[in-house]
Amino acid sequence: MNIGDAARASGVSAKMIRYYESVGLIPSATRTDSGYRSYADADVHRLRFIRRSRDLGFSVTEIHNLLGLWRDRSRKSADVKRVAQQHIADLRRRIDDLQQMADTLQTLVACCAGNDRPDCPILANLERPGHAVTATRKKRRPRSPLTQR
Amino acid sequence: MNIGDAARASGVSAKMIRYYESVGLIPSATRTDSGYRSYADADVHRLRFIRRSRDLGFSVTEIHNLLGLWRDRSRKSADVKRVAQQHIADLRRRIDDLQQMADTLQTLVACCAGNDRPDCPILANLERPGHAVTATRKKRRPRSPLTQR
DNA sequence: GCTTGACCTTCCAGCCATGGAAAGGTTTAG
DNA sequence: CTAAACCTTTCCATGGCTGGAAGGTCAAGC
Repeated sequence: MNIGDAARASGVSAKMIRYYESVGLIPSATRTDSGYRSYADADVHRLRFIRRSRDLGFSVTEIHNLLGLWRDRSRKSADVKRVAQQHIADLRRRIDDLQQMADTLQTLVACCAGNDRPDCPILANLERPGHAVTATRKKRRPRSPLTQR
Repeated sequence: MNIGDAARASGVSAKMIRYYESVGLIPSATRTDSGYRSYADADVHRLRFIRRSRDLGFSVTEIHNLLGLWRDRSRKSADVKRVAQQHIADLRRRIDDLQQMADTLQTLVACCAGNDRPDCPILANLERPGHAVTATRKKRRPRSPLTQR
């Protein structure tokens, strides 16, 4: 199985497979006599694991840990859970940051006439951040349905 | 006013001021005889505008547009509003992506015993994405209080 | 004057995960 | 035999910074 086949089968581009190999996320592939990388089903399996992890936003470093736990038959599920929870916390921080930006901008947009006149509260706020809009204390977003326990 | 003073006064690091100059976001600063960059209050004012825009997540390209509108006394507020609205849409896309990751992970975490045993639904899902968890239809998050009109 | 330390200058490299292109070798079908 | 579809390595670019190295400038204190 050449790299292109492994790429199609796993959903990881050939480029990224080579990259993952170069940074040590996956072991060096065996080579044919002519130097082509050769892959087996187990390799594709691992690549799919990586792909799915990336889709869930894990960094290469985190995936490295996850792969270690995956391979370790005597792992403790608590270790996996901790990695996942830390990642969730990270995602939530990023969500909160973006949400605060969006909220502030939404407030400003709502105040902007959006017509042919030059007066614009959005520019005014960028120029000199107003107190009311900026200083809103950080409100917790309501938990989304899926995250409720 | 040297670059360090401008940095302190604006909240933009000296490094970034040079960077913004190099990419054409701000005009080249005037120089002293010895080659030091020299800044006036108007420059600091502009840097603060940039800082605030970055804090709201605008890209350098978008800030370039915003600065143009800011300078243009005959701008239409509708133009500013459109830029802001597009940016809000972008923020919301990113939030939704992250939120979906967090939701999926939260579901998995909730299913994981988190004990000394190796069985782990999180790893199981990474290995072979389960249908129930992955295929949840995209649910709209409720609007946060600030974004309600 | 001379030293010291806080400035300033430019240039270069790295981060992260990825895409692209160049320049060449290999394999396979027709 | 040839064409096209592979594969290989290497370098470059992205965005928005941060850091460092090597060197010039300036102000205060001796």
